[in-house]
Amino acid sequence: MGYRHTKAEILEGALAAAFDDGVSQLTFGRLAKRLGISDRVIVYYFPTKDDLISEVLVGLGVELQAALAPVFASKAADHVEMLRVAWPVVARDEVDPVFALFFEASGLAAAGCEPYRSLVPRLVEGWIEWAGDFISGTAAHRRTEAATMIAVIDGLLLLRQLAGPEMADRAARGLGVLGPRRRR
Amino acid sequence: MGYRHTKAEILEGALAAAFDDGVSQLTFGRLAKRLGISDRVIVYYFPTKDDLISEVLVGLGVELQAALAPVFASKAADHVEMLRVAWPVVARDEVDPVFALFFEASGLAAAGCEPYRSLVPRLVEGWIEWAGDFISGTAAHRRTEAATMIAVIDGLLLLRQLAGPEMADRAARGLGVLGPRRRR
DNA sequence: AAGCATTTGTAGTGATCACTGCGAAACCAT
DNA sequence: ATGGTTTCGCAGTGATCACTACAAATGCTT
Repeated sequence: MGYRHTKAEILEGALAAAFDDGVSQLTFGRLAKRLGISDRVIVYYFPTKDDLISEVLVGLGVELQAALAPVFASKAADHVEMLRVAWPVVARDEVDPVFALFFEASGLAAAGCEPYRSLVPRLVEGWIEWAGDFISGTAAHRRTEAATMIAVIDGLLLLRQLAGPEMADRAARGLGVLGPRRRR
Repeated sequence: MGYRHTKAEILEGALAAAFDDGVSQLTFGRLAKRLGISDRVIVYYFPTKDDLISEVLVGLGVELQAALAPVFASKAADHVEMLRVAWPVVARDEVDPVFALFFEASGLAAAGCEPYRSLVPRLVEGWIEWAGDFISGTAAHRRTEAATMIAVIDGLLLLRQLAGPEMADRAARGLGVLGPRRRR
């Protein structure tokens, strides 16, 4: 019988636990109980809680970028064009939990709670840079348009979380993100 | 010497503590130490922690609506017109802490943490209804436009919290919220 | 198989969490 | 001033927090 617990396994379990209860409810004790192991094992791989949370959030972003990269394959002109292709991808029930965790982390960052305060702005900066690569134009233009797209997507997704998918879709249509008003 | 601690005083202290550390860091013990009283006094007025948090969030919204009502005095046609008047009011350093707390609560709500999960959607619904009263048109139109405005404002303010005011202003300009692109 | 680094369990650290029992102090009405 | 209600402090509840000391178990290398 080899070593039973790898870092990847524990991180996967931490992701699942975060989806269930939120990152802020992620504790060594709870995660250990969930995985049926001693919390000492978790601490061995993630010396501090900040390490655990950081890796959870970074892993979340990697997953999401992998899902979005295909639809961003061709260069867009501006944030409107990008929003039109991105919205159908992110506004789905299967994707919602990922953004729920991002909103949780973002809110805690805004409130000044560590480690989110130090971590999330760097992640967001990375997102802006990453999205800017799929936009054509000058560096400044790409950066601004990417940030604009992210702002609108975040706003719509937050509305989706708090007021439901129908309301979010209506707002998206009003912003010209969801295509022309279609008759039903 | 009369009773020294009123409910309003404690709530005010709770607000201040939340601004400093976030609602999620608000505890009976910390608030008591901050106010120099026994935590028993706080529990007397706010039997459970949920009560305390609820009142903090509700009070926050009342303050903000009072600040926004004057600029929304006249009926707007749609979310764009409303955004143009609202953005200069909310995108200020003095207002940021209020929204930081709302984002914190919203994120925790999205992550499924009580009492935020039960509380925040109701607050958001109230905001949509409240903002809709300043828009002309049919009930459905007002509701949709109000939700759209809130989504865009939230997205821009979240960007402001995480990427800084300059980036948020550039995004706002790109969305036509901050007036025509002005030469400098 | 021997030696050594890596991995894991048991048990426990002090701190803090939300919350309580109880009695005393402060206030009000009479 | 007396009785009753409201307000409040002291001390403590068990639970959980992040984290640690220590040693045994395990695996790799030789």
